Amino acid sequence: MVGVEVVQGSIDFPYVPGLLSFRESPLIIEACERLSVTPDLVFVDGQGIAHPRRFGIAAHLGLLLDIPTIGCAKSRLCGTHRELGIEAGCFEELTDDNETIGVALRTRHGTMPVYVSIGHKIGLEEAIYWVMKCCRGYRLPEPTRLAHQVAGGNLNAGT
DNA sequence: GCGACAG
DNA sequence: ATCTTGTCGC
Repeated sequence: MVGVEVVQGSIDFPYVPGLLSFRESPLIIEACERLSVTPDLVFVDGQGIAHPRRFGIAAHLGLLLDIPTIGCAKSRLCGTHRELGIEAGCFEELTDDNETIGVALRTRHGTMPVYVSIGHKIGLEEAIYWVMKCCRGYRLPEPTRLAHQVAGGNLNAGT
């Protein structure tokens, strides 16, 4: 990895399904502003437009930062989809109110799918491509995995 | 009125 | 999200 920035701060907004951005965006934006290298693409642990009002945290952050973002959530917020194949790479459209809002994507054989939706300045096909490309045998994309570990203090900003 | 509900 | 060891599978 080329860089890591961790910020600390108090959270004032509660977790409310559909309003995750109000809770997590402030600190995330702070961390992004401290990055010495501007990301070409950001993987957000949450929904992009696969949101009741089509504006999940990934879409919100992408717009504010004016950077391409992908929403790659570990579970579904809204929408429905058919059952998907068990092999890595299989996916099904995530639909809500008769419109495609993303996909349920099996990133690894036999594991629960992730929910991919466009955030900002990227198409769904391309988003799926980059998520699969960055998973490297794991269920979640590497940027998300590393962020989780660093934030949890299980990895140093250099390893 | 009864579930569902990103992290 | 968080609590949390061992255990099942490649």
